[in-house]
Amino acid sequence: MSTKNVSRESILAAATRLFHLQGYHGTGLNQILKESGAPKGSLYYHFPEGKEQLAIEAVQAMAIYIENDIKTYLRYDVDVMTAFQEHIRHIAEQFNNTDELDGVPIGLMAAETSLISEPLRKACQAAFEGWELLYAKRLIEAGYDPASAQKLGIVINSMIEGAITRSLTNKNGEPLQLIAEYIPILLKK
Amino acid sequence: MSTKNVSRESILAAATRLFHLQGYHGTGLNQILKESGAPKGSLYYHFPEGKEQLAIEAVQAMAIYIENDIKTYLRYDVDVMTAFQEHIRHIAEQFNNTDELDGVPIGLMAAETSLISEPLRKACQAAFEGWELLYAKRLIEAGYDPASAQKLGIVINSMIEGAITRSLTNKNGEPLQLIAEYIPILLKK
DNA sequence: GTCTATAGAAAGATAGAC
DNA sequence: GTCTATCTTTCTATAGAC
Repeated sequence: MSTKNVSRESILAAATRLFHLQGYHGTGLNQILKESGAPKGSLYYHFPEGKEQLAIEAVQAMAIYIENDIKTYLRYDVDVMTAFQEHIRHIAEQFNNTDELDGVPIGLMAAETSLISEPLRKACQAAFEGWELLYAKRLIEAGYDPASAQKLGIVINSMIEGAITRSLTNKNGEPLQLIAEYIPILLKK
Repeated sequence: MSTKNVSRESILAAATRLFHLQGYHGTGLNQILKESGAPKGSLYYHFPEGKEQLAIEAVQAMAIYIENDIKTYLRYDVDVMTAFQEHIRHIAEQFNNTDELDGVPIGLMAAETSLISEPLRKACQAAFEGWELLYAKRLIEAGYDPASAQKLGIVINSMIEGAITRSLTNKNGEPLQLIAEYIPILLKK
């Protein structure tokens, strides 16, 4: 069981990194196997439904990774505006050392696959909604009414995903820094 | 010359539509040719540098299409907040009749290609900056100082691109409607 | 259970007839 | 200039040895 998990986990780790950087269609199974060091046969043993199953699990893995990041930054013992700003600036930092991109969220996968695979679309939707729920909870805790907090969660998540695309295109984190700068205006009661 | 243009334009029109809906890697040249009705030979006659050149021209065509849409909605004779809201709600409408998606901006292409093709990345960057310039100009005309207007242009563009991804995932335009709802808060002086 | 070899389809690109 | 036929590579997926 331990060897099985090592092989499976290494394939999933490589898939998670590559899918989110290069996209679903831009990443070949051969590349995932080469990076993970596993042979092709074991991919279809561990992921019998092939590429689609691997992508769904990669989205779920990325969802948990980002959820932990959100929980780290949105602690209840810091000011809510500062917390959101530091969360966003933490994402922005990745775009300055442009080679070591990692943990880029699922926007690319979501846009690519929403029209072609219902299971993948639902996995992306669940990831987005999970993050938005964490945002909303933190806002409610800070005194916003639940209806507004839910809306703001979706708005903030959309802003972040869009600014990531914009930062990728600019090859720097400035768009994300700008989003962080305007958080206080958006959250002003 | 007229026949040449007809063939070239029909290939470019199909490429523009398909690239922006399905992405760069998700769209094959065969599919573009099938939809345009042109044979494969003429693609490489009109676009000697192949798929990359076709994608660059498709991004530029989409940039102009969106620019005209922005100019239509951001007229100087309507209130600036209302103008931005109607511009965004016009995009949102497309996501309600989910089958006739058309004119979805370049976010997917930008995220897919920024790391693999410098010419394509620059084409996407130029498109984004063109739209942001129009946003900023309209804000300056409405009395915002130029520095704030430029920043807001980038923030608004990022919000729209992110909300499009989010709307694609939800299969409805609600995230875009929410962005429109929060425009007055963002633009409050 | 793990891995190699390969099938079968589709990708982008090109050569050359007309 | 326009089009057809084909090349090479790469893709996902599978069969079967061990």
